[in-house]
Amino acid sequence: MSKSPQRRADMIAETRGKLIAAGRQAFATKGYAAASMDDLTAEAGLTRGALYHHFGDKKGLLEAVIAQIDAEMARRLRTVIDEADTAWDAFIDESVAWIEMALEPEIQRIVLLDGPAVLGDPSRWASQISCVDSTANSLRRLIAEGKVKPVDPDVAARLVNGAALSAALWIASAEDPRAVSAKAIESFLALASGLLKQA
Amino acid sequence: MSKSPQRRADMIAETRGKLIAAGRQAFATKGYAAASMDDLTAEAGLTRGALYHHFGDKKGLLEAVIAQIDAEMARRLRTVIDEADTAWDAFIDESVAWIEMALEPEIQRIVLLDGPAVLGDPSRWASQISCVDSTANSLRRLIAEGKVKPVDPDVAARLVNGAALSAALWIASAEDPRAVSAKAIESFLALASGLLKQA
DNA sequence: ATGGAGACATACGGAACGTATGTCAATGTC
DNA sequence: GACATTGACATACGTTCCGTATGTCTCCAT
Repeated sequence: MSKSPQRRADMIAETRGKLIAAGRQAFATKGYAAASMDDLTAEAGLTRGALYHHFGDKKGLLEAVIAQIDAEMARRLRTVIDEADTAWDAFIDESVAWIEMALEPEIQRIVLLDGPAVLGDPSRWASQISCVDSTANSLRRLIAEGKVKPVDPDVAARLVNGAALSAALWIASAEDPRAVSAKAIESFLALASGLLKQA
Repeated sequence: MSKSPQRRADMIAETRGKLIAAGRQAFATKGYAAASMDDLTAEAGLTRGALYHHFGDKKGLLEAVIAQIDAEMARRLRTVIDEADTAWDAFIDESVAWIEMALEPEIQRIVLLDGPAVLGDPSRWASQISCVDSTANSLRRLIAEGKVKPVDPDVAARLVNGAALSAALWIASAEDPRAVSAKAIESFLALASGLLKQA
């Protein structure tokens, strides 16, 4: 009994989805290096054959997982931006939201720690870590409005994200994350104000 | 024929030194994961037995390598600080020097990419990544002098270093590192000025 | 001189990755 | 409607590599 082409495509997508989900789970909990492909494929009810067929190798699966997480992050950041009143507020709110997202173990472990170590610098990734892009866009608008010093928006966005990442790592390993988080955001706001034309 | 105790201690230190040097070389060129302990110990004219005896495991060797690099970085940063005229200059010069050091492939690969992925957040490292400490000290002095906003110096130092790291990664993967480097430092100075009480 | 500890080398087991090969269903072709 | 082909997986295999367990030899203490 044959299935419709559409149904078949769905099954393939489902297989890919299950592998990505299993990989995401394994990478998040054990870390990339310690995650066994035999284990995670079995978790998805498949074998390594399926994984190598769809993703080429272990790094390929990591790329796919990161692309998925990155898309989710971009969507969440988008809503934060849309709700802000001014362009500056959007920039700040987005950055703070980014710090908070970087506290989530899954994002921290996979995207922020293992990702760069295994795949190299994020700016070279296929899934062009879209969060930095949106920060850069916010900055571009602010520079056009004359509120922010005429710096290179892409570079500045990277710096801002780097600072936020560092803050997140610090917070995550702190005794009292909530208390440290407040201090980190305070420092971050001070730093960010340096981009303004007048303080 | 017996050797003096001093001579013996020297030989042990030499063995450790050769292993650290070989590990440093291998980690820098191949990355931590791809570096084979059989290969790098053979490169040092030894076997894995020596390595496990002195460093416990592969992570132990990485820690030792990072500690060595970190010490070198701290020494280099110290001279930069000592040559600065004001406390603010010291802070800025040190940060710029840090960005430039983060461009060196060895430092970038071992300390900035593999280190956090394998050993976790640097603030938890045994060798307490001393660069951040000295940045924090600079900030502490500046806050005491009233030049810098009363933020938490440790957190702010982390943010600043994170921004610098991100800049370095960006620069390193750029087409024209020298040109991008200038832009990055410009943006960095803008950001850092946000810490000043009056801009 | 003799027992013990430290500094290494060697041998072994096991896990994990990537590849090569096989199977089965679906699709296109004559 | 038979048949070759392609894609989606599963299975089997070889290799690499890590960590440990064991052995040896030198040096020091008593």
